[in-house]
Amino acid sequence: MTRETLIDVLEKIALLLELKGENPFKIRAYRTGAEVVQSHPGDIVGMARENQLEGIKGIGEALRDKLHELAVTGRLGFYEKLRAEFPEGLFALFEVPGLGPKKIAALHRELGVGSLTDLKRVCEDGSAAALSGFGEKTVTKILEGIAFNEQHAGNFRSDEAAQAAHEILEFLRAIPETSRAEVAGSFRRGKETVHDLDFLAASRHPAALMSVFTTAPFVSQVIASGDTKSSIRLSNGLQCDLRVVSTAEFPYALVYFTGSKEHNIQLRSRALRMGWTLNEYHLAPHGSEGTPEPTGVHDEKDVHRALGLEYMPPEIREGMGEIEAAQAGTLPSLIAVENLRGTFHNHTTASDGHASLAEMAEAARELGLQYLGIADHSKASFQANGLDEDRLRAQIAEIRALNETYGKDFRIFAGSEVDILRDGSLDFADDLLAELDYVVASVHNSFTLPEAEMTKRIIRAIENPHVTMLGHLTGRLLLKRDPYAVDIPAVIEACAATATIIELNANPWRLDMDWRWWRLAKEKGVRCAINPDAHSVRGLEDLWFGIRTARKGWLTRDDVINCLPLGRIESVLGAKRRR
DNA sequence: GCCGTTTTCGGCCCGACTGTTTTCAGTCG
Repeated sequence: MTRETLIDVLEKIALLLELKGENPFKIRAYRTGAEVVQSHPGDIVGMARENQLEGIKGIGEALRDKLHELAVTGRLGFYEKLRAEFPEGLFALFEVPGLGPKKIAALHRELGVGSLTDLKRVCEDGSAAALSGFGEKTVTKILEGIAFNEQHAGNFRSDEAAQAAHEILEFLRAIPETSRAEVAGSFRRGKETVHDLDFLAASRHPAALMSVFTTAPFVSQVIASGDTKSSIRLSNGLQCDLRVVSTAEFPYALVYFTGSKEHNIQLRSRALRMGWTLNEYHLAPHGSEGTPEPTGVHDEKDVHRALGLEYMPPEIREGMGEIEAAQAGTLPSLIAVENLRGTFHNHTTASDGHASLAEMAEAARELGLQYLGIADHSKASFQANGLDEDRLRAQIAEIRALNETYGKDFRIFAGSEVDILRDGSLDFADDLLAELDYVVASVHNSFTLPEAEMTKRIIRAIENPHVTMLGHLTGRLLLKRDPYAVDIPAVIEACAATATIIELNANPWRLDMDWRWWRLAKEKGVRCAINPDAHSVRGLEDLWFGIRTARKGWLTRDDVINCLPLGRIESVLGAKRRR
């Protein structure tokens, strides 16, 4: 039993209760319960098993009993009974944008829709449009939603893949026949989404290694199985490939399977110009007049060096100028997680977070950070329990008081994630913003504005001298919601002109601003703040995804303000106001 | 189903947007 299973069951119960038209507050209780399980810092599965969940806010008697039953027996009678009332395929319909419980229930009740295939059929044959509450536009929207999902089918966010990647890597390394093992592919390059996981191992007994891999407990399906290459599927659908090579081949294979394709093509043509041919096994003389094979190649650094290049970290291997820079010796020294001294944009129970101010601060200290920025939602974000002026002022006072209890080695900064309203004005007046240590401005509504209007709206917010940084620039939710239309270069330009910092939102659903834009931002002199947008103690760990994304954007510690220590960060936060 | 300095019942998240309606229902944040 895993934490993920507990969360999944609670969320599915919520969906099923919605289909039944249950009391919305009961449904919300299950959702809240799922969030609490998700964000609880302790061993929640063990606690459920031992029936020690009493006292956790949001988990009452009913959920406590259900989680206990689930953790002990691996099953839940209540859930199984509920599930038997609807076809399994209905769950997939909730993933279609624009479809909610009421419409799904109507489709099921009136037309017997029980799967995506059924849904598509009734949309195309006109029967859906004839239902009460449905029309041509609804059907069009549903079909567009299905197409969106199909386009992203088989893709996973990096956080969905991360746990499997680490577990399987540990598993491979623990096999006695394994001499080396790494995860390669787009996951290693730190891409925001991945299609599969590529593992590479070195072994003198590849067949033995393969047989252990294909019969491992995490395998739900074996797709292909050979002596040096196998593919399996995990229960969540993620495909994992394992290649086994010799120890001598390992560095070349790791370069090859890490990619990207564009990077490899450039690397191979460079090798050709130097008299070699490069593939996943070796760097060999090309033709009869080729250069002799290099010796002493034990890892990727050696391969790069043999090609006359500085070492290129996996994140920048996208064929976007890294080879030229590696040749010229001008590669940036990429930021590392150890460089972080603090972080901004985090939530507490004052708005929609799950941990108190003091708990978040304690967690930040345990991570070794010197400061933590709190930026709860503003009042326009009703759904997130946004703070009004009075509550924000009370929170500022609470933060100032809490700071009195810390030594010189830790501090909480009082901020706000203030909503950028439809017209580009802010949800709080300037005099209140002036009381804060910093301000994150974010868009949370009216996503469908035309690009020009959205760009104007955001730039107007940026021009406010109290707006320290711009939150999640495009509002995207990876594989779920497209970014809204906005002219990113124009926003970067405006940030440069006004000394506004751009957030790299490290939440793995967002990773926004996208890594592809950071080199432009850096060139314009715009600085970055890596923010986890944490809604719980555990959420602070998302900083790891932000670091990977920053590295993909070629950022160094000098480009990211939260690498500055306490004592130097304050002047950066106040710089724009002083201009 | 959860919660409690309005405390064991009766509240609990409000508003924008869209599309289907002609005054509202559903979805989303």
